[in-house]
Amino acid sequence: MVPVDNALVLRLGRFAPLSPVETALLRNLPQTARYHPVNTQLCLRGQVSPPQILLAGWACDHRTLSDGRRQIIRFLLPGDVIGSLDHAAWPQGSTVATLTPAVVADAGPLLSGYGDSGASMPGLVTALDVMNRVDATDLRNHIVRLGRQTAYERLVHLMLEFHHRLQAISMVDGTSFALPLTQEILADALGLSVVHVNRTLQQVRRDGLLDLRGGRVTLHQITRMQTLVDWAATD
Amino acid sequence: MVPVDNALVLRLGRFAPLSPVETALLRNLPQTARYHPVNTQLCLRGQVSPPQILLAGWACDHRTLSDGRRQIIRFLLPGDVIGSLDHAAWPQGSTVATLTPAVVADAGPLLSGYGDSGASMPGLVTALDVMNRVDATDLRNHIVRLGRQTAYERLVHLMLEFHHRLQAISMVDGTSFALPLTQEILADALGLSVVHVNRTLQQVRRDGLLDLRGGRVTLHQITRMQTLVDWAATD
DNA sequence: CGCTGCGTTGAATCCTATCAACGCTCGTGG
DNA sequence: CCACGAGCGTTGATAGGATTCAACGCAGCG
Repeated sequence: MVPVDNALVLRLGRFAPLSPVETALLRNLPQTARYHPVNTQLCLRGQVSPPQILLAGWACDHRTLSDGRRQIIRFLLPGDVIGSLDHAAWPQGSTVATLTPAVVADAGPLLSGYGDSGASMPGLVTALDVMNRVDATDLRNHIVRLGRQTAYERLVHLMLEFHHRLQAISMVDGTSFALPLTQEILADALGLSVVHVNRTLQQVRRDGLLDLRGGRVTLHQITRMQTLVDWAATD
Repeated sequence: MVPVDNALVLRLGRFAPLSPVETALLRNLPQTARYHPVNTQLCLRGQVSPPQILLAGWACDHRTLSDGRRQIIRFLLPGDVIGSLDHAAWPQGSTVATLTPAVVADAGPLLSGYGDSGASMPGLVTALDVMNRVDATDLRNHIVRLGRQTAYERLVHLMLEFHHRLQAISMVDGTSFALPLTQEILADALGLSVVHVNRTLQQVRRDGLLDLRGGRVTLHQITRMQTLVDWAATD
């Protein structure tokens, strides 16, 4: 069985070669791991908080308007940074909450890599920089989804993103993966109503593109999905 | 007259105190400045490119789908970084083009601040980190706009963002500022059609919230605008 | 057994897009 | 100097995608 802490090693390893010392540092992170139940606030917008890493489970960065409308800004998967990862003593820009039971570790040790200007841990430093870029790219993709794609396209595009991100951390089994999200959560991410997510989901199923039921997604025609939504992964 | 290169000094200065050496470094950036006409590509998604800073003019990070639909992901104002600002030799995640004639400088000198782990230029290093966070927050706000706000709210919210960002670089005159954007550009940013932007604009004018005409915006009821769209600035 | 969370369905409504056309301003060329 | 075209803003009519409201089924659970 793959140890749960490996998501971060897997992700970062794809961005830059990591020395044994660096890998060891990452493997030691779980020593500070803490468990959190569903619906736990991990980070609050406007508050200064220490850097953390999600080691297991799903979480999301979201925002709720005063009248109740909610928008999920980004899904956090194992290996993702919670909030911002730097030394600046500045308020966080995001509010993060768990969507499933989750394991979170202190990311402080990662910052130690910057101690001597990255000379001792060059791989880790560049890997973190690249991870930042890639994460920002996901945010941009989300903007395009919400701004210019139809409900149908948004759904398909999001499933491709999940597939792509989960694959990087070995959480994809062939062409299918676990998706522990309710339709309401998907709606809040896609900027749609629950009812419409439900109907769109049925149509996608009917079209044979993919299947989503019982907490598991299976992609049947990845290539067709990709051309349909103008998929363009950079990494 | 305020020299054009000061936008960056003004922005960064709000995030951390800058030493005379650091300020001087920023003031010297224009030495490498280059002029670009409207509609120039400054940076291309998927390509490795050197770090640059926008010193004057407007630009945008955008993406065009294969069928022509276009989404503006982020507007770049004087003092903003074009693409990503780090040492990683990794493809850019964004495509940036000028919306007006623009002046751009090489941002390489900024990275030199990291040379000795930020010991010599601590203010610059943290200021850049904070700027990163703030920029990411703007991206998140855009997601909320597109996902959960109506056309009316999106327009008002965007105008508040412009006001806020321009104020930080002294480009606001009291309650009004120059906005060199066509309605089509606004539409591509707000995820709307040009026609609907036009109509929404008229309604906002009729309601007396703000005025936008002839390349200039005047906000008449900022407080009411803010409560209306659930405005929540962090910085 | 009744309750709660989640998925599903139907009908009516509304917001926004699309299509098409017109006016205006400005710069260019005859 | 005026005609012409391009770019931008504006308007009307129509269509369509997504929301809202309401209700029902079903599984898990105390």
